Amino acid sequence: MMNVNIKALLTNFVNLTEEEWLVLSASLVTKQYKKGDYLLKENDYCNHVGFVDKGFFNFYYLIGGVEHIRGFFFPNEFISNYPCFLLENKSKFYIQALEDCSVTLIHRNDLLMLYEKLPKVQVLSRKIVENLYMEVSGKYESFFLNSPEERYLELINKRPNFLQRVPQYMIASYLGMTPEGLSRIRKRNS
Amino acid sequence: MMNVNIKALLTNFVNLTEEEWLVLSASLVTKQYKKGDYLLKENDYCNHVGFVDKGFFNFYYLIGGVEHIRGFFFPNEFISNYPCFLLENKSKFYIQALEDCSVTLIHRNDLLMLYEKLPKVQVLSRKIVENLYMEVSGKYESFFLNSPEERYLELINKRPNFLQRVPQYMIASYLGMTPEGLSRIRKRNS
DNA sequence: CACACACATTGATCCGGGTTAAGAAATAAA
DNA sequence: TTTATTTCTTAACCCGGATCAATGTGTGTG
Repeated sequence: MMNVNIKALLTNFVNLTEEEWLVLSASLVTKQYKKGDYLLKENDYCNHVGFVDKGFFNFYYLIGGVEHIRGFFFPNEFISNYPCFLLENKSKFYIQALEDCSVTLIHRNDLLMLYEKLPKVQVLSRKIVENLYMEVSGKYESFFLNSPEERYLELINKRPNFLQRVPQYMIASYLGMTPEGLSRIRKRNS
Repeated sequence: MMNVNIKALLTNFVNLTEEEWLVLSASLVTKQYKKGDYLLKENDYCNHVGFVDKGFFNFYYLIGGVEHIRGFFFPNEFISNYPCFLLENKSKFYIQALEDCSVTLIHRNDLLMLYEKLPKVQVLSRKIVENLYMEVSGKYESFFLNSPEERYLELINKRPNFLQRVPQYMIASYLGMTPEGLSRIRKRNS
């Protein structure tokens, strides 16, 4: 089941006793999304954080009718609009399922409750954010230090089977260029 | 004194009792840096995190003899190479004092010790990282969503007295463009 | 099968910022 | 103040990717 997945995932961060896991998992809910469904829309409040069990999502800003894709959420990855979750702001981006998906979520209220009940969840949360921070720092750096071409090559190197499942124009958008631009890069490196 | 500053700062995140503060502050050390000094160099290990008391720093990557400035650390801001601190990796960038500076630091070992001794430090740490995450997320977004021109205007709007203290070419580097490019933008908007 | 629609490629042109190089302005040093 | 050094501006040229537009390729639907 999904809970096995999640449990293993969280155990990478902290060791949970069986009782602790029972308390924690009582707050988890599993939700299904069909391809094209939205986990979050612009102006929604983001009251959950979670992990992707199956399928994958992207998130994008809609500006002047154009989708600016800023990232993807893959299986076993954290999923949320975390800044909005923390600040209780309206989301400025969309999170959309690119395939049929399953995610395991926890509501803010339950998380805050767990912070009180289980000190280890504090540690867990800290370590998860630390990882998020390292990830986004890395992406930020690479955006300055590498050319679009290098970023493209880095991407297909890092996730070989990733390209096959995502249309070209999304990757282009993710890399901050036009589909035409990406097409030319591909031509050069073939 | 500096400790008053820091205490106030930390109290924004968690309420510390007097005893807790005494335990925590016993691990804090204050260090002075003259203009031009390095708080961290490439290939150094980063064993401390801290806050800036006075003055300010920048951090930059040195690539092919060129400094790529990626950010600044201002008074009352967190300062570290946090990914390297966490992973115990060698730093890939420099942190340099742009004025005479004073910082309050804590060593990794002391922080880990405090995690055990004072559960509130777990909370504190989590909240600090959450803020770091939100900040870098914002910078990352703005890099895609705004033109260089917009980013420049946003910057001088956000930190009016900031420009005066930093040479143009550093701001250009920070914005990911050449000094010449920034000069043209300035001309356009004058 | 034929058709429609979404996606990818290619070509022509445009444009912003990079690059190079020179000169002006400001700041520091003598 | 004069000189030297750093910083900033300006101009000429170049180049990569954006834009616009047309064509090609594919996939699924009636």
